[in-house]
Amino acid sequence: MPELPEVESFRKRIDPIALHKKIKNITIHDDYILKTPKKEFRKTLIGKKFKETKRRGKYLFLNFDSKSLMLHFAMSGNVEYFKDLKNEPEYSKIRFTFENGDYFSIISVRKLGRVEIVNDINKYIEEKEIGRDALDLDIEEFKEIMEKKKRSYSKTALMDQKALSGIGNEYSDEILFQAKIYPKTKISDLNDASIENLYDSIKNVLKTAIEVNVKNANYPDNYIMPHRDENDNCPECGSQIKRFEISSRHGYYCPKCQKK
DNA sequence: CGTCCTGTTATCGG
DNA sequence: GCCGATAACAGGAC
Repeated sequence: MPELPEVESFRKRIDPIALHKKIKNITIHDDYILKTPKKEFRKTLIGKKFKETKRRGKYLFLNFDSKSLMLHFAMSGNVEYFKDLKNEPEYSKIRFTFENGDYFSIISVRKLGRVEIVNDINKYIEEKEIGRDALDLDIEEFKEIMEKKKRSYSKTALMDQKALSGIGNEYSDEILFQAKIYPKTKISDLNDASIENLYDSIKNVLKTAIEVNVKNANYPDNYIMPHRDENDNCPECGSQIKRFEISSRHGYYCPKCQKK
């Protein structure tokens, strides 16, 4: 589930918990998602302090020394902080103990996800071809990126992590709903005004979603996300929501508000 | 029991 | 090379 807004809210939660505290111990319950060898992982991190967090798309980096701990949550990841070992969450895969006795766990319900030590963030981003962060690009950069994706469906272009990173299945539905674009409209069929409108929707939806996540609040009333169901209705016009398939993933849209 | 869902990656055909 | 479709991965929720 974690897309850019969730990962950003993880980051905001991690900052006051995990930064500037000496790592006393690391307990690895399950190393399936750990891509750095266990021994090396513990040896590299124990005794260190995280000094800052950085995010690019759905990737989160906790920097220490000149290196980073990279977390990718895939579909079921989370992070949690606790003071009493009895409160260690279910599916905690890797647990950090800080010198002050606080704990911090990386949680993954399924075995999808990725945790590893990265020597050079920029090199990693290049190797993995992680696109520009969806919240960290200006309109001109966005237009250039969309020009390269012009033969794609709008929804597919938004979800292409190599084009721009951070947007997944659910938020792409919301962004297209707010922009009033039919998801299978090709990017090349959007005029300049529509592209600019799409850009504004990306920013607005992601920023709103970050606030919603951080405050644990509800989405605005005019959002389609809580209505992603064929038996539900459009919050704007009341039409029945439609479900469709795209690259073996399901999306939802309003057939009246998002015309072909 | 089967189906669904999520993100990424690989593979195939156009 | 780009694009879309599909499957694989995993397992909880229903």
